[in-house]
Amino acid sequence: MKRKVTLKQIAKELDVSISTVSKSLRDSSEISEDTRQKVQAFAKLYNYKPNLIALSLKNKKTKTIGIIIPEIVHHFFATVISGIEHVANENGYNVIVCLSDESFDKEVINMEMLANGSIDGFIMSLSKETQHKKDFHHITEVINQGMPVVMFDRVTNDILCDKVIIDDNLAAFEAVQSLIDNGFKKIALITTVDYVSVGKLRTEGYTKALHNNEIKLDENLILRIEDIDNCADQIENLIANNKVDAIFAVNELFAVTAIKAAGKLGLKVPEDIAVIGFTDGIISKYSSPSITTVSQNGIKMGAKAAKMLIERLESEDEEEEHYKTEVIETHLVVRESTPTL
Amino acid sequence: MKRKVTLKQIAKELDVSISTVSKSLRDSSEISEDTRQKVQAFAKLYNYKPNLIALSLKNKKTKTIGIIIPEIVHHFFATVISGIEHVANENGYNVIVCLSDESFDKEVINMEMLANGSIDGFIMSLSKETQHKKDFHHITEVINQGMPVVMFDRVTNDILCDKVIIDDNLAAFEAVQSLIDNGFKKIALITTVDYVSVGKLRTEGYTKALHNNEIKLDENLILRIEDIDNCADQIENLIANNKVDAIFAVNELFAVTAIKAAGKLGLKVPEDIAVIGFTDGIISKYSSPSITTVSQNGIKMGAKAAKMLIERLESEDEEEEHYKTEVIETHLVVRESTPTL
DNA sequence: TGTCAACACGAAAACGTTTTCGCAACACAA
DNA sequence: TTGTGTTGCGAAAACGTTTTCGTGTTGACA
Repeated sequence: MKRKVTLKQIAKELDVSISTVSKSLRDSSEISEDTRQKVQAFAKLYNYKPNLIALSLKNKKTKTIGIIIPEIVHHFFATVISGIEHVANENGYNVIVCLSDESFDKEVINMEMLANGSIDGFIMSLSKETQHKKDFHHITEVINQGMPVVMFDRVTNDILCDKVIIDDNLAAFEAVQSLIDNGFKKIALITTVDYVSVGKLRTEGYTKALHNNEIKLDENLILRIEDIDNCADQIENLIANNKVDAIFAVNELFAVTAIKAAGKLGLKVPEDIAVIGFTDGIISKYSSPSITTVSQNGIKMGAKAAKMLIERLESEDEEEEHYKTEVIETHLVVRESTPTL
Repeated sequence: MKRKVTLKQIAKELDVSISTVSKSLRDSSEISEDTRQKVQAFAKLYNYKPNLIALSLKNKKTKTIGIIIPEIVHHFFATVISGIEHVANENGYNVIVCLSDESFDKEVINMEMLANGSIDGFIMSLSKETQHKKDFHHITEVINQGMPVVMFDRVTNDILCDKVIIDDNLAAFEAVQSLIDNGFKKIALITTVDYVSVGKLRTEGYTKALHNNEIKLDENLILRIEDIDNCADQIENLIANNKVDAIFAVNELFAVTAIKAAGKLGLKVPEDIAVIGFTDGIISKYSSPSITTVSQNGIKMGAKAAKMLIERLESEDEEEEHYKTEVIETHLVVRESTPTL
């Protein structure tokens, strides 16, 4: 077992000072050609690599990005991480991932932990509980310390920082509009409880589409789901008790569950009932029938967020405090769960 | 913007030495009650938190675990991370995630990067390319430096270290045996190319089951897929050209693709053709019909791997070099793609 | 009054870097 | 011989901690 070699050891071995070794390795002009080559050869032989922790301490830069998300077992978030990681890596950054498990407390603890020197900046998406409580002190605190934060997807207007989102409202509007354009009249909505920011916005898009087309909003056709694990029965009831001809679901899971429920009730998709989901993940692609859905490119969101963060980290003039909100475009991926439009 | 406060600043402000501040905060008995309270009050007021980078440098421990996996957009790996993260967090560790993208070079670069002080130990799963090349020098090097490594799922016998796996061979055997027990005779296998360790083992399990039941191995019924993105046609051909009555697939994607292909050919699952997959992920659960599959508990694997790593990190007597290989149990999750067994 | 502990605190080293500054040695010109 | 400039290197500070050891002040006791 040969431990990592340090400058000090090289210096001792070569009988020169630490400074000389350091300068030699960094090709400083202060050092004679002779010494430089000697040191570099020795360093190479012993596979010297500078200790990154020591560098972090000295430079007050860790070259590490902290990611805080509610869940990783979630295709969308996984794609976002993938996007972040890629851009980060290209720029010499690592990513450290923390999961809030949708819990406010875990979110706070993780942020405080990472904020104590481990990272240069945050990329995050709010936990449900945080959105519910509307308590963002942990985030403002971090920002006040001069650490940049980029929020994505689940964001809040209460915090001033860079953001990457999609236009949830518009995307939902367009999806529902496309249903209306195809002659559907009784369109049900399966959505989340309102405090989830994106759920709320998508609901608004749905409402707007109906309103624009002078279709009366029927509260019976709107299902707000709190507990995603036991939504199957509720969805089945919705379909059984109302003669709906189409369903707009605010995520994949609701959509696929709706399709299963329809099948159970003897209804065919898309012939008897059309379904549009949200988020173009694994499920939509491989479900039978495959699901028409609003694609929300996680890779792009992650990549954009990482770019914004790194730019801010590497811009000298720190005080430019001009926060941007980037909107990633979405589009409808038409598959088998809707009639060919 | 108020930057983080340091011991030095507190010391200056209170007109005592840095040592006194440090000791006060750590409740040293060397310090008088008076001073201690004064310092602690001040520290609390300014929300002092020790700088973790400085601690890492001093203690030569980062309390961080490095994870290197081929892909994150992969339900199984995501669940493993989730399992690792949970255990890590409970023990005061963070996780830093790097993706190899199935590339040998990226795997090497990431490992070397993290090995330079950023982490205390690795949890990793080999990239396809690494398995193909059988070049593990980067891993032995890290181990030789005294940094513990735990490998999971895609492991190799060429490296001595702790491992967490499932018994791929046995699990595949049992799955195929259950098909045979139910009267299926022409059982096709959809697998990966052989250098993927788990694919190879699962293939062996399939072979063994046939052999044990004196069913002749028909090479026409075995499909080895290299490029997962364009496997649909190959699978369709397999089914069209051979009168198979069941399919064993070594992952979810192959399984669901097989079901879709069967449907295209007018065959019903499970009536005309039964399908068993591997890995109990999102697809198996939500596909129609849902897929009978070998469950491989990623959360448990991750949790176990993290436990093993942390134990090794925190055991004083470093030299115990007694490496263990833990086998996580699997079981068959019976769903709709097989007749009720 | 002199001795000795106990107490309370500070100085300094250490972790591994980078960088600024100072200095010795030497060459060269005046 | 003196002054000036260059070359090549080392000492030391700095980043923020923890910890060991040294030391000055007190109080008790003989």
